[in-house]
Amino acid sequence: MSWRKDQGRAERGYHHGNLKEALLQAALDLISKKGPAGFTFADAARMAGVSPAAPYRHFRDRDELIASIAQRGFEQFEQLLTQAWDDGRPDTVTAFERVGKAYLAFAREEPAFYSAMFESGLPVDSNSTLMAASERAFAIIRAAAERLAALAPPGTPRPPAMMMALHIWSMSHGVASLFGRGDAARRKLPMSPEDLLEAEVLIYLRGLGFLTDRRPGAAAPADDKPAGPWGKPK
Amino acid sequence: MSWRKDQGRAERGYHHGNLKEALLQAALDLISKKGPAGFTFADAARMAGVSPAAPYRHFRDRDELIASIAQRGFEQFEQLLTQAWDDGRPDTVTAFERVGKAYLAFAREEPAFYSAMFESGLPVDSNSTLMAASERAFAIIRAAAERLAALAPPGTPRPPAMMMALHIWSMSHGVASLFGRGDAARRKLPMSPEDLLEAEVLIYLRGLGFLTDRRPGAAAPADDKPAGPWGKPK
DNA sequence: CGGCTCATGTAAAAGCCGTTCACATGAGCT
DNA sequence: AGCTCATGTGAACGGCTTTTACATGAGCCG
Repeated sequence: MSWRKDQGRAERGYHHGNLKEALLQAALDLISKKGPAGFTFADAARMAGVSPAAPYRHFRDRDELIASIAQRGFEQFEQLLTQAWDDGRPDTVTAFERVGKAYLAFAREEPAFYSAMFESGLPVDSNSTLMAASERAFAIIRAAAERLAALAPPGTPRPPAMMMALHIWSMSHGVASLFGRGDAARRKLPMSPEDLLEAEVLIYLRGLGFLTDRRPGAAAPADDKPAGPWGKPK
Repeated sequence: MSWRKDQGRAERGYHHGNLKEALLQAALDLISKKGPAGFTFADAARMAGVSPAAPYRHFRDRDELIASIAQRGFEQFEQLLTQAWDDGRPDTVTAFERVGKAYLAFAREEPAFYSAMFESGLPVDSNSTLMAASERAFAIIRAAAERLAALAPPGTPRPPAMMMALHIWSMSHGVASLFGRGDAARRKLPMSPEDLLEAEVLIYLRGLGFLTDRRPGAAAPADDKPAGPWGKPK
């Protein structure tokens, strides 16, 4: 993999042509390999085949590059969640669970994005467009919670959707950041992070009074002994 | 500008006397101010009034200093949780809630420790004594979960204590790291992180079948409409 | 086609940091 | 008193971030 711009096509001399994009891509590579702390501006420049000063034509400083990555991360995250939610199809609870899984999948498959978004230590509220992107992503969870809240069993108080959304988010982020990634902070778990989160969310939903038992033939779980949402640890 | 310890008291010459401790203290200060990434070895040395090379007599490198801080953090954390749990007094659920609050309090009041422990990006499993300290802290949560699981209402399946402990941990860590600290990643919340976590845990416990309504005169909540564990946002 | 301009690159340099090495100091023991 | 070893110093290397002055050449205008 030669970084040089002999990318199959014409030798591109003095000007790179698409340096900004190349830098973002390089940064993603580096962050996913060495964490957001280990990533260096100079390395990204080297990988893109330019001098260490070149990146400054495109980013005010190193933090702005990371912020750009976080920005993109939130956008992709929003897309992924939107897709997973699929407007609540085929049913609200199923879709909701799918969102949880998508959250974990994102954290695992895009560790660079995830750590830029949540673990880079950069002030989220400093950059207003970043903040907005983050809130658009959260809005998906919030909308899902809204739909779920509307399903509250009659006779029970309807839980505040915002609170539900925050709860779900904290569970997802907690599981993802403690147990989610390959080897960071790995502890021996009795189950996969996915199963852990699924059980957690199901128990939580049940605590709100939702009937979350969606197994075939479990239409009226009211009378039999409530089976736990945790299966046998597989 | 004399770097010497003209610290009010005796002129301490060539030898510092307690450099290791001074470095740890300085690092704590710096980390709490600028995050674990912003902290520099040289700064700590400067703050302790020694040359930049001196710290290497006490720590192999910068990472080892951070690991030492994380280690201490886990020890203090364990103490705090033990104290909060107080062996389940006056009753299991109350004590359990107190542990949750202690968790958040620690994250908020000792941000330097907390970020060294959970957000510094250092491999937890590289250092076995660090790993052990981390597990001793988790053991408190686990023990509390065990006691709670034993209280499962008769006739319901008893939830695995380990799973409960992991769930509680992920909720606490999620809330702490998303909403816990002063200005990092602050979002507008409808309630305090403490209340958010308390409601989350109570709903979760209810989902497991526990009667978590501990308000005076709420002895038999089985027949009245279940009041939500979320109060009015205060 | 010739020339202007400005975005985008480079080279060099300043200042910081982490880390190492040879050397200095002095605290504690014999 | 003298020895020794833990602990500190200073200088040096290489790398990173960031700034500055300068170079290049792509796109546009006449």
